[in-house]
Amino acid sequence: MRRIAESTIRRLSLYLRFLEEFEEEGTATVSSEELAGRGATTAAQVRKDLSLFGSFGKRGMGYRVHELATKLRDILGLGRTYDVAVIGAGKVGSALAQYGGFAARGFHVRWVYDADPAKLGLAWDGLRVRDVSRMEDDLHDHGPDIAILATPGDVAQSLADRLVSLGVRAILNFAPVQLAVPADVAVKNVNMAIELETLSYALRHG
Amino acid sequence: MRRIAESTIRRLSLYLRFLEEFEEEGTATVSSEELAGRGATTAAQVRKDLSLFGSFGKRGMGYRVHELATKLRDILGLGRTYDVAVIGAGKVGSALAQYGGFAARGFHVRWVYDADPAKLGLAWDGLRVRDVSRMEDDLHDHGPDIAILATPGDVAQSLADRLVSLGVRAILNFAPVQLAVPADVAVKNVNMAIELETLSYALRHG
DNA sequence: GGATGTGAATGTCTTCACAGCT
DNA sequence: AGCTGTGAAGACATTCACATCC
Repeated sequence: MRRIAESTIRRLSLYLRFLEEFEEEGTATVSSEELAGRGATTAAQVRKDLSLFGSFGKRGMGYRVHELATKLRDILGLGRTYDVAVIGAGKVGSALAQYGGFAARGFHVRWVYDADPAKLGLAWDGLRVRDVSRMEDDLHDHGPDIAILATPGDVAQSLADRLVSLGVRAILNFAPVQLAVPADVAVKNVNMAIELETLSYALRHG
Repeated sequence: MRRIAESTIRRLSLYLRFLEEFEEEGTATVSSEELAGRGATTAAQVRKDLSLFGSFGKRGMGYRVHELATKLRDILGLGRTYDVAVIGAGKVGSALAQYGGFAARGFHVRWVYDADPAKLGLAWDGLRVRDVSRMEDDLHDHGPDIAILATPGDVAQSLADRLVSLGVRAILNFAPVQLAVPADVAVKNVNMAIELETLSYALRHG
């Protein structure tokens, strides 16, 4: 299949959320128009996005809500669960580790690591903070599918290297550094400073 | 000035971070090549991005690090400070309110609000959690420049409406809903579920 | 000589508009 | 008649390549 733009994937993820809302409301079918109206896009965009993966609708009818949601979950790789490790038990790490919303979508935080002795053994919802120096021992057999890096910038690259060695192929990076990883490893950067600065730019101009 | 793409603004924000690193290292000038190398882009992209705002370099020399950093801060609207209110003192809200990195870049969290009586009065770094029902009274005179919405989805829209009424024109939205706001209000959505789902898509395909 | 600044070319994404199916 | 699916057009973003200036 042709390479799909990330913006498309992000919209699919949104559409899925809207479909789940429609499902709760008991709506059986939606048009591209209705789906677009709930989000911030156009009917043509919705149809084009979906058409990249197949023909899921019926002309004159629209899309069956439950069926399309199932298709989208499949496309997005949500037909399975993912084991997640959170590296760094600071404010961001602990907020993420405790956030229940992930598990609801199949992302299960199984491990939390930190280097600070004061943090080791702390337990959130039964999840103990483990010593990051033991990471290789712990994860040698069965490691996470996805790692969330929530550490200071100066140690992020070396931790990323270790995670990649352990077979991790997807990293959600909160550290404010550009990670260097092999081409087959996916990295998503989340950087609050950038988000705030797009807002300050908008306030100044716009 | 012509409308600038958001992707450009995000890169400028990155360049600024890299320039600050170069500054700490004592580097006086950088080429577009060096700046691109630190991030994940090309020299031509760096030059094009900067050229949208002016001519900041010297041919044969490159860019003076400190001077360019100053220009970028000006472009991004970082030549001033911003008063920030965090709405929602749950895990995300408290992590954000306590995060020191914002203040370093001029974003000062001055208020934290919540509706849960159990949370009121909690103090983080001298910042007391206030009753959201008092928000209008508190902020009537002098409100925040930027609001960070970190509440459950079902109350986010009504809070956004109240914030807009108070004059807020920039919202960083962590609630998993698409906010409807007037055209002159900037909204940036941050949604961890979407980030994780782009990773699960990458794991499945790519 | 060396690196910028920038039109032109290329590539990518979005919107349009309508044929085609239900 | 209604709404999808999709080529074609248009808008936008990135890359190229080189004249220009320090």
